[in-house]
Amino acid sequence: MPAGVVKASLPVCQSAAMCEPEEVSQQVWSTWILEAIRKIRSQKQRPSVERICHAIRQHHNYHEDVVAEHLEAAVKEGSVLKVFNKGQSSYKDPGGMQSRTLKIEKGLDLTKVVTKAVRELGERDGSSLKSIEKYIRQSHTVEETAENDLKGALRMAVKRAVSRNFILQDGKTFKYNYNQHNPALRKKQEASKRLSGSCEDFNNLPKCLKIERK
DNA sequence: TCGTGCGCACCTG
DNA sequence: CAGGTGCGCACGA
Repeated sequence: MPAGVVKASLPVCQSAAMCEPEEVSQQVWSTWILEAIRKIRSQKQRPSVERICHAIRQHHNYHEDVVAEHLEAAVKEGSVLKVFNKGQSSYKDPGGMQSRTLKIEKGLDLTKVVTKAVRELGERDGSSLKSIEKYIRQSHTVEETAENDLKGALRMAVKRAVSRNFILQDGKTFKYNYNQHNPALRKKQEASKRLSGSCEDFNNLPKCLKIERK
C-alpha cells in the first residue's frame, strides 16, 4: 500500500486546453473512463489498465497513477465493472448490460449466475459471498422482495454450485473450478457419459471446414 | 512510432 | 448457433 496520497501529482498545465479548471469529480472521471473503454472496445482491444490510462492521457494531462487510482475508485463505486477474462483483467461499462433483469423468485436457480460471477471476478484468494453479491448487483438489475432477496438466493445457489463442482469452496470464499469447466475435459466427460467412446477421432477433426467468404 | 482498424479464433449461453 | 471478446497484424499519418 503506497501511502503518500498527498504527493505532487498535479497536472503539468502547459496548455490551457489540456487542463480542466474545474474540480474533476469522481463522476467526471467515471465518464472519462467509460469513454475510454468504449473507444478501446471499438478498436477490438482489451480495456486494460494500461490502455485506459493511455486513452485518457490523450485528452487529459494526468499521471498514469492518478488515472489508475480513479479507475480503482470507479470500480469500487460501481460505475465501472472490473472483470477477469482470458487470464487478465478487463473493464467494462455496467450500463451496457444492466438491462439484464434478475427477478428473484422462489424457485429461481442462480447456480449459473453465481458460477459466472466467480469466474469473472477472478479473485486470486477467492470471492466472498459479499463480493459476489456486489458483482451481480452491478451487472444486473435485481428485482427482489423481502421474502426472496438476492442474498438468500445466493446462499442457496453457492451451495448448489459447490456441490455440483462448478465452484470450489475455500473457507469463506469461492473459486471458479477450471477443471470442471475446461472445454476439453468437459467434452470428454460428456462423451464418456453418453456414448462409450470410439468417437474420439470424431472430436479430433482439424479445421478443414474453412469456408471461402467474400 | 503511434493511433486505429479489423479478420478471425475462442468462449459462453 | 449467435453474440461478445481480444490477439496479432496491417495500414496510414
